[in-house]
Amino acid sequence: MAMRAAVLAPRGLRRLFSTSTFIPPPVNQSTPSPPQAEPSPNLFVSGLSKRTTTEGLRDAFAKFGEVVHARVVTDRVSGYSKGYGFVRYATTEEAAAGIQGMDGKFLDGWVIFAEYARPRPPPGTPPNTGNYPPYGGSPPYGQQ
DNA sequence: AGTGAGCGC
Repeated sequence: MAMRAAVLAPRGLRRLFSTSTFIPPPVNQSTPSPPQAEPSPNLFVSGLSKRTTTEGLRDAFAKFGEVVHARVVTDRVSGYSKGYGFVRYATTEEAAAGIQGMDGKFLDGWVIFAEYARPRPPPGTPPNTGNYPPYGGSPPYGQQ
């Protein structure tokens, strides 16, 4: 009777197919590291040509909304463009229109990328120079 | 020098 072993074998494999405690792939309960920043009137534009200046950047984005501020980041010492810049619209919806209208488009022969700019640490929290408040800087840990 | 990813003073 060799069939005996064939019948008993599948019984041991049952635990592999048991429906107990199946962990479904978590979609995304929390957003620990969003690839893009949340909507804001501020835009980060990359992929700019070295020839593109603040004026050209503002002029290109002004077609989709009221640009209150535009700047092409240039190196302090060399003075040349770093190839990216920032555009600030009056409202967030205008910024969205600016992204839809300029992202992936050409500017001075280069494909540019427009997205929401990341929030920047405001001036008021200078690097720890050794001076503690009220002279500026951060107090050591454990101190209130 | 502008080689080309990125986040500004």
